[in-house]
Amino acid sequence: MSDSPDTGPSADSLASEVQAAVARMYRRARSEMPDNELGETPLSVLSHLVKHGPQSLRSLSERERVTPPAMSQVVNALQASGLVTRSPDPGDGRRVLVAATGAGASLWIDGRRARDAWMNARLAELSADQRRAVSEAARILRAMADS
Amino acid sequence: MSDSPDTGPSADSLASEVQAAVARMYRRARSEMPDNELGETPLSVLSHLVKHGPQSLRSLSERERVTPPAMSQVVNALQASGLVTRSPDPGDGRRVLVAATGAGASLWIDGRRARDAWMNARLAELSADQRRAVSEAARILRAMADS
DNA sequence: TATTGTTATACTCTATAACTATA
DNA sequence: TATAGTTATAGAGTATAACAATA
Repeated sequence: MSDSPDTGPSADSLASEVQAAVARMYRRARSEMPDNELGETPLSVLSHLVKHGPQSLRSLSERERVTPPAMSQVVNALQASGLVTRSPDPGDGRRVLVAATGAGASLWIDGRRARDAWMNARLAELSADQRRAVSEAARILRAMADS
Repeated sequence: MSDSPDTGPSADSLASEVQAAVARMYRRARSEMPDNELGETPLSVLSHLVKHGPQSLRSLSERERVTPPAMSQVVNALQASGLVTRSPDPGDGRRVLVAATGAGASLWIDGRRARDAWMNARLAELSADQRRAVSEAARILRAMADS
């Protein structure tokens, strides 16, 4: 909304601007998402499982910063859709290992393409310098979020 | 991670990285938020009203990219908490003007400080160059989200 | 006892559909 | 007819509290 001066904000207002930008982009991305698409958290979980292999429910909940019951429900939904499986951990009877199925991996690949279509179009309109800034910021924000 | 060379990543992977960073940061910010704090959308609405004065419900719903019924409910909650008022638009009987109350403005100011505490601490750990990249990216992403 | 996970319950935010009131 | 807003209803995602099973 153009209340962002080019002169560079103070660190204090920077936090607000980052918060606002993240929240607005999160909702915009959601509104641009194809209808039959997964939500942000299920998709993030599926993505992690595809990339890093089976994980315990606990580690997933910590990684996504939601409570174990919330993650259990997310996994329930993914399981009901045939995208992941739950199996007992052979070495620890308390644990459950969640793993992506073939269908889950396929949906993740196809879904990501559809999901990214809108943002790719916008990123393509940026200058090389702007893309570099966004790329660097994405890495920084990701590290901050995961720290 | 860190498959983002300074030479510039492919536009395709950049979209995924931005999506992931935004989604993770959104949830992290939420998990760091004080308990008695407003959610992202109510806070964004309140912020907009404080900064830009009374708005119709329609314009708020378009701005936040939620449906009018969803915005109506958000305003209901804010109104029930005494943070905003609804008044009829003098010039158009169909319209409702939503305005922040004094309590709403105060809560926004105090709440933002609390909300930003975590992110300010993280931003303070960055180098000047990194902060610059984050600042520029915040403006770019904000413009993308609002476009 | 500590850890892992689930069930039960409730709250917030969101959507679509159907409706009222005003222009 | 078209626009602004509400009510009704449903679904996703989240939380806390209480519980069971395993270490």
